[in-house]
Amino acid sequence: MVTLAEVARHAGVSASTVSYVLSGKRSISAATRERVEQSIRELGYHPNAGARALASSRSNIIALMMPLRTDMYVPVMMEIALAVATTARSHDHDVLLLTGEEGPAAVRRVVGSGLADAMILMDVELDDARLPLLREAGRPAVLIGVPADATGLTCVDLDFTATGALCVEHLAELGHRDIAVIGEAAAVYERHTGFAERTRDGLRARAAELGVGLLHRSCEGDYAAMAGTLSRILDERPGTTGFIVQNEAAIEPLLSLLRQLGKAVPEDVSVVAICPDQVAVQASVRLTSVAIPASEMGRRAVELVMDKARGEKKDLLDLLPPRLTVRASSGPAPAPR
Amino acid sequence: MVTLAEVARHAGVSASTVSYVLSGKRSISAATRERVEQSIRELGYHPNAGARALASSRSNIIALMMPLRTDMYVPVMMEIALAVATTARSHDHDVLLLTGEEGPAAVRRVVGSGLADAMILMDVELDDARLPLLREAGRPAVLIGVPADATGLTCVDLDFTATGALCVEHLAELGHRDIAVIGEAAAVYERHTGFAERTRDGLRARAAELGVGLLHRSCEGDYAAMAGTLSRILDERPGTTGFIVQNEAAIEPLLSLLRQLGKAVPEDVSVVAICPDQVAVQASVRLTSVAIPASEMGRRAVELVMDKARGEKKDLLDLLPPRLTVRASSGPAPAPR
DNA sequence: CTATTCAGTTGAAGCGCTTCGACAGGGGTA
DNA sequence: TACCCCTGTCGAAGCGCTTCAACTGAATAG
Repeated sequence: MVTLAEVARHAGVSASTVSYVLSGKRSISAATRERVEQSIRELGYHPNAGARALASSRSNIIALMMPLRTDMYVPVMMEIALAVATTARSHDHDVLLLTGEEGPAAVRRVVGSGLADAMILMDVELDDARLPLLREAGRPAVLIGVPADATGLTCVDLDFTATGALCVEHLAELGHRDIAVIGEAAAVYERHTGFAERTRDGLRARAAELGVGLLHRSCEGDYAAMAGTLSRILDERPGTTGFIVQNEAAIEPLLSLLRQLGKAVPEDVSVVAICPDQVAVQASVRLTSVAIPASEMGRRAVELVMDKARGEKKDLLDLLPPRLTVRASSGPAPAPR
Repeated sequence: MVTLAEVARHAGVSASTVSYVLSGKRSISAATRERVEQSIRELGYHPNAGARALASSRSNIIALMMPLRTDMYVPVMMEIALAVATTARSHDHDVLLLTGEEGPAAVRRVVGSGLADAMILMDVELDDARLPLLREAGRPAVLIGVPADATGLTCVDLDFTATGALCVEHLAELGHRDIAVIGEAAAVYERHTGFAERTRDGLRARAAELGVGLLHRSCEGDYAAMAGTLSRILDERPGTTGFIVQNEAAIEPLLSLLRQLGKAVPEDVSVVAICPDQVAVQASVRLTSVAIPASEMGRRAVELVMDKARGEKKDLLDLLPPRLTVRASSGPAPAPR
């Protein structure tokens, strides 16, 4: 392996000069810089990551903690992870992939060993066990998702409360008076995942304000579960004409079942989904939807965490406003019989 | 930050003794070990990753190169990544997440800087630009997927050729004489992704051997594309009674379209999928399928790469044998009219 | 013409760990 | 009893980089 010392010798300068050329922390004459850069290229030099980390006590690595579970939002998680990785690279950082498996201990380990300079946590629960550790660690950190108590922490997320409200508004404006919500699997609510509860709150609050009926049901992602949930909803509220779906896996089953029941979309019932645009476009009916801006969230998380690493300390809540795109699955409510 | 020297002082031993307690590379008396471990716990010591990497020239990090594209197999990729991360942890390693974006340069960078001790590459193409670099780098590496020329490299993958053959066999045994294959999106074949081509080869070879008709069509994952592809298939081969699907996104659209055409599954047509078991079980018809053992692949990749890092040099091709699970979507071919 | 400044460069001191060679002392062997 | 070996421990030499203080010479100010 080529070392900095060899580059220095090759270029006829001292090691520190090479280091300053690399870091740009001191002014270097154009001639010297050129010579050093030439040597670096010729020798194929790459600075040794460990030595660099030891000397500077910065690793240029961001840790990304992903959920271990895969019971929801797999494409969203993936898109966020890829966005985090590419954005991190554009800041000359790499990404360390941690899973939820290790739990809070992972935070301690990564912080204690100086493996990563900063952390991004996904799948944050309302009362997340990792948060106390994170606060006391004093490392730059950003959460994707919003816990119950976000003081001292920076969070990025879609504004799910507003998202819920927006979905209800859209259907209400179209004249729908009875709306059913197909939510995430029950387990998601049981572990108090922030986004799921916030969406539900937003839905309920707006529905109450607008005086429309709202039935919220959790639902597993398989066809059979969707069939059961749907028939129970229609038993309880036969006049339901609007559906809001926040469960990617349930979308196709729902559309398929509605078709079988002879309910045309959007003539008889309207469907609004909360999902990535790609999913909405690829569904068997092009879905009116509120997009989950996964890439944007990943990108923002990295930008924010880099800002914090640079010392700009702003503990803020970065809630992305929801955008609803009208496609082919929503229309005016049918005239009441 | 607590350092090893502080632990040594606290325990009343030398720094090297602490180091040997940690690494187990020299014998240490039970009493001393106990005392040192006690000090480590009391002080909350974590070895500094950079210093360790510098001194030992091993980073205890495995780099995982993921595809940047998300036009296929997102859940599979995710599952592999999570399996890699958790298995790596059980070997006391961490995972660095790289995207395809940087391309071959990423290999050079990671190897050159000593950031990672080993690499795992996903989404390997038949003639992958990263492979020459990998070979000359001389780092332990494992590919998930099989390139055209695998000499000097270790690969893990499902045996897709056998998978194709197995699907055809199953349908042929049930009496189907005309089989259509719904493949991945055209782009996947255009960039010569190994698994897609191998599957096609396996399908064709076995079909020829068994004397059954086989029509292979690439297909995008959306409903409209699937509708077009299906109608073209049925135009060309109206007698088609067996479908093999290797495109997760196309599964539900296909089932939904068959339903609309009044073709009952499995009475009129049989469907065999190549997909993770979870997808097969959650579909609107429980699908007969060949599983893509994503977790197993991720796990194996890590085990193999760790073996290589330990010096056991075996350049092998670890092809997992396909397993076909019969579920509710395949049955005897209907009697010819 | 000397004093001051400043851009450009350097030497040296670590950063916290691993690992090698050395050594003390307690067994076993001859 | 003298020798060797083995176990357990230690001191010291780096690993390759960053960064600080210090120095040089040229440019500027007084």
